[in-house]
Amino acid sequence: MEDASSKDQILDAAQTLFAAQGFSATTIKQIAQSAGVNGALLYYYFADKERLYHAVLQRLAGRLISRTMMPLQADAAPPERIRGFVKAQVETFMAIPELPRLFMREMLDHDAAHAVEQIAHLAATSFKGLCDTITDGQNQGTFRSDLDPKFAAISIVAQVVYFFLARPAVRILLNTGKDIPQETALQFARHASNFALAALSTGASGSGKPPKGRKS
Amino acid sequence: MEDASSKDQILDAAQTLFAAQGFSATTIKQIAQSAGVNGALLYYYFADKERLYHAVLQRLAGRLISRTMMPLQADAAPPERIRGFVKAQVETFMAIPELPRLFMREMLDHDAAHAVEQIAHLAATSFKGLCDTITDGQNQGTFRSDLDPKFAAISIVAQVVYFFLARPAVRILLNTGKDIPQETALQFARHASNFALAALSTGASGSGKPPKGRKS
DNA sequence: GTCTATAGGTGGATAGAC
DNA sequence: GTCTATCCACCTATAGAC
Repeated sequence: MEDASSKDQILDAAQTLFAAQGFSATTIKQIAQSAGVNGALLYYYFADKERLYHAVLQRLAGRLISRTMMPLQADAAPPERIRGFVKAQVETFMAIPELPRLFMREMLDHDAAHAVEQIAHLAATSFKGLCDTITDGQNQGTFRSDLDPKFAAISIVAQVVYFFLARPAVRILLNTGKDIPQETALQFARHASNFALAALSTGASGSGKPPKGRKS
Repeated sequence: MEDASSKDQILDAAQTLFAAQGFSATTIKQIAQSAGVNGALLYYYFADKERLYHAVLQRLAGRLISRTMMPLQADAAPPERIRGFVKAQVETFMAIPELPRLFMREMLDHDAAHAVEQIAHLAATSFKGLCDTITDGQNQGTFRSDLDPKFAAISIVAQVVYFFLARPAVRILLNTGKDIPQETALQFARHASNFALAALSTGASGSGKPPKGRKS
C-alpha cells in the first residue's frame, strides 16, 4: 500500500486531480508531479491523456456498483432495503469523494461518452435494484402505488448526489464552516432515508416515521 | 433581439460554450467564432477570459433568483407554494438549460469561488423562502415537524437539479431516446412536487396525494 | 468598435539515452 | 521502466492599423 506501483500512483494522482479540476484543466505534468514520476512515464502506461482518464473512470465504476448493489440484494423488507441503499451511497461517497464528482463531470463535459457502458451497467444493476425494491413495496401495499418507481428512484438518488456535489452551496445554506462535518453528512443520510420513505409510504405502515424527533 | 450588440452576442456564445464544455475547455476563438466576431474583440469588452466567465455567471444568477422567488412570496398555503417553487425551478431550467450546468460546474471547478456572492444571495432569498415555507407548514400542522426544514429544502431542490444535470444517466434509466422529451420533464416536475409533499405531509391533509393515479 | 498580426507561454506527445 | 530533451500545436493576450 505504501509504495504502490508507478501505474497505480499515476492513476491515484489522476483521479484526485481530474475530480478536483476537470479533464482539460488538469495537465499531464501536474499528474506526473503529484504522482512523483516523470511526465513521459504516463505515456509508457497510457496511450494518451484521454485513455488515462478513461482508466480512472473505469476503476471507480466497479467500486460504486459493488457497494450499492449489496443492500438491495438482501431479502429484507423494502423500507429497510431503501435505507440500506441510501446508507451505502453515502458511505461510498464519503470514502471516495472523487466518485460523484468525476461522474457528474463526465456527464457535463462529454455527455457521459467515456462512461456509457458504466452508466448502463449501473442502470441495469443498482438502479434497477432500487426500482424493483420500490415496486415490491408497492405490490406489498407498504408503498403508495401512484408514484412512478423510476421517478421515485431518481428522487432518492438525487438527494444524496446533490448533497455531495453542491457542497459549496450546502455549506452556505447550512451555515457550516469551510468543511461540512462528517456528522452533518450522516445526519443528512438519515434525513434522506426518512424523506424518501415518508414520500413512498402509504401511511398505513410506520416505516416512514422515524422514532425520535430529531430537528436540525 | 435579432442583431444584439456584439457584447451581448459574446456573452450569449460564452454562456452556451462554457455550459457545454466548461471554462478551460472553451477557447476564446471558439467563443468569438460562435459570436461572429473577432477574437481580439473579447478583450475590448472584458479584461480577460475569467472576467467574461464571471460576467456570464452574474447575468444568470439574477434570472434564477427573480424566477424562483415569485411563487414563494405569494401568500398561498405552504403546499401550493412548494408546488409553485418546483414548477418555477423546472420552467427556469427548461428555458435556460445553461443555468444549472454552469453553476454546478462552478461548484466543481472552483468551489464556487466565482459565484460566492450569487450563491449567498440565492441562499438568502429563494432558499430561505423555501425553508420558511416548510416551517410555516410545520407550524400550521400541515407538514410533519420531525423533518429539518433546511434538509427538506435541499431534498426538494436536489430532485430537479439532478434530473436536469444527470441527463445522460436519466436518459438511460428511463429508456428515452437521445433527447428527453419535454413532456417527460414536465411529468417529472409533477412527480417531484408530489414526492416532496408526500414526504412533508402529516398525512392528515390531502395535499400530498395527487388526484389522479398517473404511473410512468 | 472591430480587425490583423503576432508575441509569449504552455500543454500534449515523441525520440532516444540509460 | 524511467528519465532528459525537445517538437509542434494551440491558446491567451497585446499592439496597433483602420
